[in-house]
Amino acid sequence: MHQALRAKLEETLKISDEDWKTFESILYTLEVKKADYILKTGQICNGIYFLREGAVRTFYLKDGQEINTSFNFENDFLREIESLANNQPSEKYIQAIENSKLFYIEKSKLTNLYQQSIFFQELGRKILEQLAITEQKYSALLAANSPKERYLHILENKPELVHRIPLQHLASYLGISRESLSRIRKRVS
Amino acid sequence: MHQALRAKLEETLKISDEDWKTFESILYTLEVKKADYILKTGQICNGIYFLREGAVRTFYLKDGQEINTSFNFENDFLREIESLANNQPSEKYIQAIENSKLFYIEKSKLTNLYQQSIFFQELGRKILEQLAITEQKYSALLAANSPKERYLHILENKPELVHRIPLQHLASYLGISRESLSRIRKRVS
DNA sequence: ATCGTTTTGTGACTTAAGTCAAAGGAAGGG
DNA sequence: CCCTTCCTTTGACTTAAGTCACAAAACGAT
Repeated sequence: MHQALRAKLEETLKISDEDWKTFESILYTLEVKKADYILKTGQICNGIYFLREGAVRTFYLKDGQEINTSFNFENDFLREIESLANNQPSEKYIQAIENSKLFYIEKSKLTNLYQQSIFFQELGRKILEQLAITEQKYSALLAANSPKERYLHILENKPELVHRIPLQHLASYLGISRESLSRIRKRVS
Repeated sequence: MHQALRAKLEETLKISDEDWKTFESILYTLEVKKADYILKTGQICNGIYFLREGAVRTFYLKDGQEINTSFNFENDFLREIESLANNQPSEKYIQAIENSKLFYIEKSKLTNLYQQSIFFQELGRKILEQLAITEQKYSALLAANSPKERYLHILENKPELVHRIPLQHLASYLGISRESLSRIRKRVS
């Protein structure tokens, strides 16, 4: 039943049956409906999620405007890293864009794993490396490209975003106004 | 002599005298002159650096244009994370902006530390958490602000960038053309 | 100091994207 | 199936920033 998660972990590091059993034992399951919040501003993010099915977005408010900072789909890990790592209230919301099924891994249990075994430490470290790389690529996209180029880049490299994420949300993610993105999309097609 | 580095590590996690001795023993020292390269495109980043003195920039070429992705100063760690983590040729250059003194920590030695002790694993993980957070803040700056706002934000929050980094380099970091940043700066002052 | 190189500033012009406002369309609930 | 709500599109207008070309200033080495 949790095979997809195991496969995901093993993209990073081969896991023994024993470690896997330990890991499996700390998973909680939860389901949320479209538009439900998984995390809200002010809450402390107390664990990480693994998205089994569905899609979610992470956003914050700037002058009353929603700014989307990431989108996640099936088989993604997800967390509000700043809140989680620094134990501070989240400035961001995590909201389901589609009905979604998740695993939840509580921070204290994760910490236990880290204490118990160097394997989990290494796994955690490597997953964070990839997160940092992902974030770097995202900044590079924003810093070095025009709005139109950004859209084309996403269309080429992350078409799922274009197909599953409402235009208005994609717009703020790409640092473009709704209206402009709508026009760019039209011009391009 | 290495007190600044120890202090830096201890911002993250208290280190025992014994662990510190181990850590100290794997440090190499190097010095580079302004304009020297610490890493070039095509090379594999084979370790991490700790910048004791000076300033460096990380950039890549896009259509012959230099795009700066980060700046580092004394007491910063620095590495090309994508190359380091994935063992692939770097797409980026790391170049000294000022004469600089560094420690170099070779990847294989770092890996040894990780194998030996859960402490170093945890330290590594926490440093990566902060890297990911830094990268997120940088993307947020780019995605949700106008060029002028970006400049003002940096002026307010990272004035050292404005004072120590040539305008042309800062411009690409902020996703602005040289000329526009020059005019923004004039308007603002 | 002086020359050469690099960096920054200015001018003139173009244009893509932002803004505001309103209208169409799509989707979901009852 | 209708109605409401949400999302996307379009129009008209404004403007900040990009681009190109060149001048001025700062910097470094000899």
